[in-house]
Amino acid sequence: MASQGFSVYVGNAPYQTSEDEIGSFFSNVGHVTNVRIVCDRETGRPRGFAFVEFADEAGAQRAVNELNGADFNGRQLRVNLASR
DNA sequence: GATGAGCGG
Repeated sequence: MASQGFSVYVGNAPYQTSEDEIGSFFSNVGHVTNVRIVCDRETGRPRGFAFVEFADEAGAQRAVNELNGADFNGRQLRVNLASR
């Protein structure tokens, strides 16, 4: 089961991080097609996590295997397969 | 001018 797409959940990221920074960081393990930082719709504040979309599933899983727990801007990055 | 949950429209 688990028909998860090529989206990867990125958590524990610094609030001052931009999509370009994340895209460049995840582009090292695969081809990033889109990067989306999740913000609260009601308050407009960043929730502290983002989503990275890959062109291939291999890149997504590679990101989880390589960038999960990696040090990003002084914070340990959390990478996992997205549920959506 | 400020936050820490963790899955977005």
